[in-house]
Amino acid sequence: MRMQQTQLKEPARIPSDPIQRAWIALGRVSQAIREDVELALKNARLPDITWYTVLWELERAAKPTRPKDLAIPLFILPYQLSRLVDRMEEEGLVKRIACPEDKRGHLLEPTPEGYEMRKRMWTVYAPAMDEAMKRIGDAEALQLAQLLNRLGGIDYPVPPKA
Amino acid sequence: MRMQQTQLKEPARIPSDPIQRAWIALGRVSQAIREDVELALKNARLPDITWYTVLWELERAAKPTRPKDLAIPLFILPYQLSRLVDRMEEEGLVKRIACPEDKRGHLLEPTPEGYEMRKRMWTVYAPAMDEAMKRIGDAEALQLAQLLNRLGGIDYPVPPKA
DNA sequence: GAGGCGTTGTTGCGAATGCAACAAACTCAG
DNA sequence: CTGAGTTTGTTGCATTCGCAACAACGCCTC
Repeated sequence: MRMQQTQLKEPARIPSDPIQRAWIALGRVSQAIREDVELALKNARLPDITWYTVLWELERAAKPTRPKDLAIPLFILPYQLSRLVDRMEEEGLVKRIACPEDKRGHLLEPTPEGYEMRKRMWTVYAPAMDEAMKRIGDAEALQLAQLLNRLGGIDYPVPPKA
Repeated sequence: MRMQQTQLKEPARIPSDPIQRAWIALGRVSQAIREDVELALKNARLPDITWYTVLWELERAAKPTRPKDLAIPLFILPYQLSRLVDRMEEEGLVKRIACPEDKRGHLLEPTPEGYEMRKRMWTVYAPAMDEAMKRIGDAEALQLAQLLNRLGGIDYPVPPKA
């Protein structure tokens, strides 16, 4: 007698043509846009976007924050953050302060120079972003954001940048 | 007397909220999706997506191709491609052959192992891409591709992957 | 409070990266 | 032909990266 077996392995699906087109466009365009903005920052002798994001996340938190609580929203690995903070600390933009309730970790806080640097970066970052995205209007941008967030399984609205 | 001066510097625009949301979603989602697929390849002990793309581009060209003609569609810098080919050649996936009409360059061609490797990678790449993109349907994917291509200023249809 | 286990963060090391300098070949005006 | 200028591709070097190993602490059970 034949029984319906529990399907252990799905059939290996091949992406449809529209999916492939979306995949390719996503790769190419996100890279191009990102490079445009990074170049603008580099030309202004300013640090990487990552630095901005760290500073901004710390500023949003509005209180000293532990690395582990930053790594998640930043989408980066612990060891990446560790060395990132090393370099930012060397440049005097953040400082590690002792963490009272967990002696292995510490709390991260921007220095005054850190706050100022983020603001200075924004004066370059913002126009560069605007320029890089100028080919689409607000309505399209919103639609794009919604499609992307659905694709990424994000169903809460992501807070804007600054 | 006041004259209308030629506007040398545009007013530094701040991205609208929808633009910022699209920007953020683009960064986050493209990274997440890409990592999913790269992980699948890594778990299968297969090379990087970049390798796939080089092999695929060479296969599409259907004839030995010069590095400079590859670097553009691949969106990578000459020196990146140079070392990439070094490594692929070491692994026996492509070979550099002398270029008759320009002695400083050479022509790139996949080896038989190269063709086979691309095919093998596709058996992992394709399902991984499909899985990573499963949250959207074909109609949405098409819409997404169109929006992205408009954003990137690409107005020719990008050929699908394989 | 000792021992096992998960968490948090860092680091040594080999590989990869970006940048600027470079070599070699092509082009073309004079 | 000669020499200036461009194109094509590579490489030395310092920086950065990924991975796996590691130290240090917290937590929980006995």
